[in-house]
Amino acid sequence: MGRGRVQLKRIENKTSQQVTFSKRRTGLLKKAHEISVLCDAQVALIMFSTKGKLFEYSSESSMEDILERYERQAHAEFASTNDEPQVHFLLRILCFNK
DNA sequence: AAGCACTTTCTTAAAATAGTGG
DNA sequence: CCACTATTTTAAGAAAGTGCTT
Repeated sequence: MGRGRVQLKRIENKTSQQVTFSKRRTGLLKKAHEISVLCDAQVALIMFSTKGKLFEYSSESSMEDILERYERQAHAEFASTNDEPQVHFLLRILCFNK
């Protein structure tokens, strides 16, 4: 966007990667909020920068409410199959560390 | 002062989306 | 539903700004 075609691949230049992360993160958080307001969607967004900094958005007052809901629902939905999604696994680690 | 790790600002083209009509 | 388009929004690129550390 903005100046020529851009393809989806890792940005090798460290500086422009950082700039892109900063700008896209802002847009992503804004979109998460917008869809939660417009469509009554319950939204949780978690991201980590390369340096390990946490960024999060939660449509509810507390992130834990949504994570709990995820825990219950995802567990129920994948109860039949034994392959637990990786995202689910990572969330368990997150909750444990809090 | 200088280096670093981000963030912001500006211009503007790409991408998303709200309407519209098959 | 899908396709087209008109309008709005996002973000690439370049440059400048902010704040923190040494």
